[in-house]
Amino acid sequence: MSEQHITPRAKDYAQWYQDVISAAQLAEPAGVVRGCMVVRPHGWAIWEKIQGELDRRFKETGHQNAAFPLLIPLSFLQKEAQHATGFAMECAVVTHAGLKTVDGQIQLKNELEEPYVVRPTSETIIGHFFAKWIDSYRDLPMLLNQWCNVMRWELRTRLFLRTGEFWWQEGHTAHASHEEAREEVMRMLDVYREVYHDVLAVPVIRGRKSDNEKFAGALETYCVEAMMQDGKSLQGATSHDLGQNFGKAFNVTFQNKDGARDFVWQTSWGASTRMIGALIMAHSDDGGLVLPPRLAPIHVAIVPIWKNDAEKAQVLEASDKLARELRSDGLTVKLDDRDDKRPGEKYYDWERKGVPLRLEVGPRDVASGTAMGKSRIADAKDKVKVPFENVGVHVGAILDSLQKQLFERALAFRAANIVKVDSWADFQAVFADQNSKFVLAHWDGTTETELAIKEATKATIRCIPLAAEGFDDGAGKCVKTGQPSAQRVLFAKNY
RNA sequence: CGGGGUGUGGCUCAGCUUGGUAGAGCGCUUGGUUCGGGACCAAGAGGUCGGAGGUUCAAAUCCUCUCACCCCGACCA
Repeated sequence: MSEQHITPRAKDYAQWYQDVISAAQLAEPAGVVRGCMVVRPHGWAIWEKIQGELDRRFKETGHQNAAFPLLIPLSFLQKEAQHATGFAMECAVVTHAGLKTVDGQIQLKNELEEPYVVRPTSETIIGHFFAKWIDSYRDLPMLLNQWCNVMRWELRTRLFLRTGEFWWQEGHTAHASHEEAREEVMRMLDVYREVYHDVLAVPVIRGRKSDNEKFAGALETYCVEAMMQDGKSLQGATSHDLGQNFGKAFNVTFQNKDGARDFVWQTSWGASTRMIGALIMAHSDDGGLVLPPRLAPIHVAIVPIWKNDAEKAQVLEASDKLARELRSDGLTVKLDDRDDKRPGEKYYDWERKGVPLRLEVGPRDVASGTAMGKSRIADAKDKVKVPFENVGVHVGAILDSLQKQLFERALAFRAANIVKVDSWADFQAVFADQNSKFVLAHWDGTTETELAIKEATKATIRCIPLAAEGFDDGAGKCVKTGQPSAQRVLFAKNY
């Protein structure tokens, strides 16, 4: 429980991000394993909450969980050309089995005939099994999901945002028609959007990736993009229309009603522990982590206040009763009865861990039958009285309100930092120095222009927003080349 | 992987230029006083200075290599 200084956002945003993670004890660099992280209990508890919310929705939409091998035969990677080149540089490879001791030194023993790749994603090995399991249109759709860890040998890592190993889910489905597969792609994109909006309280923009940004091996990639507090964008989840690319590569065929054979149409979709990074950078402040109630491992921290043994007995009894009542309402409550810390330090302690609501219970409160409540994002001077009577109802209302406030605050921030830009000079001005906003601008649709814009400003096309996002205001001219453009696309610097 | 920076008790760092028996603050342990926004006093524990090799009578300090982390870039969820 060391005292932890958090660098203010305005001073050094990147340092602030790391300080928040450290102060809340979410994770730390493994140190002994390049680029990998250790997710500490408080961080993993948040991930478990996210998993629960996603998993329930996956099952509601007809998917089943399964598990596939961590190791993938090297030859599998080679079967889909784009996929292979896309992941080649990031693969960790297992080349040996067994160890031997020579002169007291441990050495590798048996070289494998065919090396294995530690999965960077599982399209290939799942494709192999789809081929085995799918024969008829009656076997379709096949709707699977896997919760697992994957490894990508990244050159530059940042906790949660990009690490060598990370935890995620990858959905893999096979369908009888392209139309059906496309429906699946959009359905799962909307599941991600719902979880971001209703659970993480982070507004996202749904869209399609440009050819340059799409997944290696996909026909099209869709994504949700979220704005962080520095105006940069973070890709929150992806949903891929794989077409028949993997079906052809792994010979996944089925016989249709007319007796003809065809390749299946596949999708894959994923979201990772990176969501925790999005959560941090969307809501947290200079006081540390801010968690939306629906993801908080601890909803309420009760801090009892006493001066002597008689008061201690009294306030602990009242606090304990409160805790029990709140727990019976399904809330997770921490009664902080540590006697080696004074109340003030406990306040900071729970605040930097992101606990949504603190209840203070002292002799005065016991006498009045109310606790002093402070929501995580309220000013210290804006504490509210929370009656002991029906405390669950009052606390529930405060938490619901906080959940809503966080979403609205994030939405308002995004609205204030999203701009339509029509001149190249204005475009460059927005992205000058380290600055970023969400810029809706016209683009001529070529990779060449996209790369030229990136070269000049470091901003990239985050997505081509779906019409449903309401940003489309008709055709125009490319902000860089003046060539015709059908619709505005979303530019930003990104994580 | 290219450029820059940093590695010294759990944490933040001083000491290195000019080699000579490892320091501070915080945290931790014990006891006491405290307790409504980061308490105080006293007594303790804890480090072969990231690792390996070299120079030297002697290395945290000088040299070489290596590993890790951070920042910028390229790559990427």
